[in-house]
Amino acid sequence: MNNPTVRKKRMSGSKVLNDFDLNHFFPYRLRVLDRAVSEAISSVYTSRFGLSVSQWRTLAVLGDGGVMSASEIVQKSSMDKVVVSRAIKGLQNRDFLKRKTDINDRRRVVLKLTAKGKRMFDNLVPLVKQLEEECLRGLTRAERATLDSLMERIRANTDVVLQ
Amino acid sequence: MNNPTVRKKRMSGSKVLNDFDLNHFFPYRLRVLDRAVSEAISSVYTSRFGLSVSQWRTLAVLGDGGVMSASEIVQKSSMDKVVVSRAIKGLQNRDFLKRKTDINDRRRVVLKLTAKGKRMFDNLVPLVKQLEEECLRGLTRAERATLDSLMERIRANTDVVLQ
DNA sequence: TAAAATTAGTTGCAAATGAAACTATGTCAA
DNA sequence: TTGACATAGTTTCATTTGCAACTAATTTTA
Repeated sequence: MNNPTVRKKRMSGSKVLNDFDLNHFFPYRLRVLDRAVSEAISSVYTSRFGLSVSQWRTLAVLGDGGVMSASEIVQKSSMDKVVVSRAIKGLQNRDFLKRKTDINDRRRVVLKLTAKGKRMFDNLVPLVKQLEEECLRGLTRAERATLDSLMERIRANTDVVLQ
Repeated sequence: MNNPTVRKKRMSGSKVLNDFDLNHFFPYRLRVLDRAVSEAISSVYTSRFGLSVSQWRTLAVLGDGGVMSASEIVQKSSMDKVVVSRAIKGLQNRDFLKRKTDINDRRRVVLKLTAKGKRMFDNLVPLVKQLEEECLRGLTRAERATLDSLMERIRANTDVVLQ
């Protein structure tokens, strides 16, 4: 990836130049990959079914008959609560889910996919998994496991960076 | 990562459920990691130097003594030309770069860091590389190379997915 | 060479985002 | 109890984003 030490280039004279190449900078490469994969996958539910990324994710978390509140979706999806709130509103407008105020805690709103929402989910899952597979095509099972583990180790490191 | 075949869960009765877990869905994991790393790195130039991500990248591409047009920056950074145009405007407002219309092709505007811009670049590069290193901490040289290669293979696959 | 097509870069606009403030409800401590 | 704090979720607002349309300059074509 990149040499830990800060490399410098010494010029013919005395000036020292920082040797920085954006294309070998991990955070940049990661974002480029994320954009590419995200674009490849989201095309299905965006153009063919008119769902936003956050709506798809909300649908995915509610999955099969899952009954949960908005804040549980926030927790499971790592999305912002505003984003989740609006995704729910959008899904409700299209009758993909129904809301019911929790009787025991009237601040909570419990969510559940409707039959229509479940059908959308059932249609979408195989398509989305197919595209995921196309992104990972050519990677062996072992390579996928390695990637998974490397990514998780880096993610854990970021917890430390951010105190 | 995820089994290529679409797995289904057979329930006690006869219903078949899609077995979908967002947390083991590669595009989702990738976005979570990107957010985490991006947050960890951008904190330096955002909060300490008031640069946006696109401004930092523009600075990084221009680097030491680089002289190029906006469209070359677009090409080297994979950013949208609108984003680059606005990043340039912001950097120019703070006297980090100067623009000069190309005499041979007066549509082109040639860009170059000022002394002040170069100082910012020189300050930033070691800090940013340090944070990159913290994200990758614990990964051996070989593991970094593996990660790099796996990421590039996936990125190349997305070209195919998008035709 | 005049019209058409291309290229560089900017601006307008509409959608997505998320921090902060807000409403409503619930819990805890004195 | 009741006043202070906590939690669930929504709304407001300011910022970021990027497509599309634009201006300006250049190149190609007929």
